[in-house]
Amino acid sequence: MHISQKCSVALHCLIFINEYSGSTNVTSSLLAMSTGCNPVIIRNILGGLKNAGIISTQSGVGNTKLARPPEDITLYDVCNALEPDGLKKLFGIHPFPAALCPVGRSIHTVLEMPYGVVQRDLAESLKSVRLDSIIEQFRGVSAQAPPAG
Amino acid sequence: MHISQKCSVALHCLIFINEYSGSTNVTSSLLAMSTGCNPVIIRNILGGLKNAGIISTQSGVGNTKLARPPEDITLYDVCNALEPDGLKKLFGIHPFPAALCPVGRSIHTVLEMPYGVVQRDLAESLKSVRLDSIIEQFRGVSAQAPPAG
DNA sequence: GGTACCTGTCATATTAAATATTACAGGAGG
DNA sequence: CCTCCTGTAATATTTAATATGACAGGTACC
Repeated sequence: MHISQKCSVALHCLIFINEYSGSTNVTSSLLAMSTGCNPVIIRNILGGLKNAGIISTQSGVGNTKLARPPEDITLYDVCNALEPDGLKKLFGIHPFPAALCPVGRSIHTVLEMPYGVVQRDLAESLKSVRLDSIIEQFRGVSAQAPPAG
Repeated sequence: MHISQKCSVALHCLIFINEYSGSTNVTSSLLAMSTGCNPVIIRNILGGLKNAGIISTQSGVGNTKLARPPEDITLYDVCNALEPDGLKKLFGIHPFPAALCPVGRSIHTVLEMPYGVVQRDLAESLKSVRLDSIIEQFRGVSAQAPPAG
């Protein structure tokens, strides 16, 4: 039971961009260092966020910024930017049930109902978490552990 | 974004057990054929369900049965039986953020809040789906596509 | 015009996780 | 004592996630 860590990296980047894009040229290699991920991974993630209208980047320059205020960015937006229709692929289903068995023949259809319920609930939950609250959280945690240690 | 297909296989098995344990000796190889999975995988899944008190099996015999009525078995119970604390590992987090960066230093702590919210909501959603409704669904689908069809 | 640094996107490792397979000890029952 | 079953371990194999190296093209600065 595991969702790729891209979502966490994306949130890390968004916090970083929000906090520092005013004072620094935020580039993919800077974010790569901060997250400990490969720059190519970062560029892919930023590409997804850019296509979704969450951030803006300037080709050849960097200058990455949020394209809209943090209160208009939800966890759902981020997940969807990284993997469109990702929720639909949430539950894996065994691909070769026996067609001769009544259960095997219908299992894929039967599971649409329960899994649909969970997918819709999960989407709602993701939509309820906004970036501004995560940033608030970050500032709170930062204040408790100041740079000078 | 993907959760292992064990959950789907487990539901398949539970439906099968509920429908046929009265008239047949339900064994792991029978379930393996029906699901198209390996018997060992089935035995592992059944083992988890048994430990969780969802089904009972008789060592050396088979005779697999539901240990409690379908309305007392939720999707949450099943997921938890297969992978205890699985929800806590739902979101992957990049393991090596830079300790020198304010964001990198605190990201793991910061993410506890948003991910906690989603984990709790997801748990509630999983608890809201009960096996009896899935069985009802199965019977409905089966009726539409009869064995002879 | 050249240099430096950036983005965006290939193609291709490498790593880690899920699933499958083989094997075998031990229970149950005819 | 033979057969079929469970439970579990050790080990492939497959598939997905992540990392890496490479390069074309944009921008800015000198």
